[in-house]
Amino acid sequence: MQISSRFTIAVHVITAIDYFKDKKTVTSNFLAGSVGVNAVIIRSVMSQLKDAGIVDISQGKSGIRLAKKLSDITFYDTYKALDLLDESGLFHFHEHPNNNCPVGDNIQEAMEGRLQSIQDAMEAQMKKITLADVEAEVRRKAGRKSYDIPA
Amino acid sequence: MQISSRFTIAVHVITAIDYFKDKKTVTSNFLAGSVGVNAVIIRSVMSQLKDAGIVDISQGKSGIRLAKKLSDITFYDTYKALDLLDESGLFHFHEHPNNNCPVGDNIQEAMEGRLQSIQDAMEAQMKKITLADVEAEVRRKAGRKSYDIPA
DNA sequence: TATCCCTGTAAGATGATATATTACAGGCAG
DNA sequence: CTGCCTGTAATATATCATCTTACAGGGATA
Repeated sequence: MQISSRFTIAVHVITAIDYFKDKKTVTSNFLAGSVGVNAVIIRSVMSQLKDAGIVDISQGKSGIRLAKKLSDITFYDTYKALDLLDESGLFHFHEHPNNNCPVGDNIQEAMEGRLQSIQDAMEAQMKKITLADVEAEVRRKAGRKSYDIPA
Repeated sequence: MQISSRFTIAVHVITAIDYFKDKKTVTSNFLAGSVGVNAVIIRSVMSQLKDAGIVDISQGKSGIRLAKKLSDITFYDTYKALDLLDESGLFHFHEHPNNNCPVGDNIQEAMEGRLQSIQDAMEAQMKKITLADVEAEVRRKAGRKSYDIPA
């Protein structure tokens, strides 16, 4: 099991929107070309990012813009925007423990808080990382080469 | 996406092996009844726990025993034993970023260490929780009721 | 205002993965 | 030696992620 690539796609897209904001009109087709997935996937991700107040999208020819500064967007914001976890949390519990057994009847409650603490630890670390951190590293690395799609 | 129920099944099983060790012969069929899944799933999980040195299994009629003290088995040990993550890690990266784009060419490297730090945070918390913690809570809760399968 | 590009979204195909289930060979305890 | 138990293969099923095509509708620009 892995966290869906929609998450890394979203990080890529947000970074690219900022990276190209003064050079190109950023559309879902352009982003699809950079990310290497179908434009429909990009639009679906963008729609969730819009609902979360991370990007501004207008129809017509104006392109996509960020609704916040990169330094105000964390990995956690992005991951929450995509709604990758339902309310049942990070861990999938087996569904039919036997309530006539003292272990089966109590194991779920005994694990719940502990599993939540693991998820909390993961999310706390996600809150520490901003998209500005990522873009800074991309610019640093990209500066050493030249590309068909210039910055 | 969620972490496979094999993990919570494994925690349940380890707890039950200890809980019933002096009262019953613990077999995969007995455990399947407590967990509420097919005995083949239990055997498959047990096989991985055996390889990891967490349980001892002998064929014939002797039943399954723990190879370590509960207080020496952490959530992390259990999760690692099940091999739930391959070497590519917790996050699924989109597979075809465009290397002719300065963002696409560098985004993966720019994210890698940061994603790893999130996985590390999660695993660090998993190392803090032992199966003895879980069993103690199960015993505390189970003490207040009586069951068809007594302890 | 008209045009054209772009977004929003439905619908279906495909492939991967998790879980369930049956079946049976082989080993060990009693 | 016998019967219970484990180990494992093979298959079925369901769910989910991702890809792809198609098209309706909206707005920016001229």
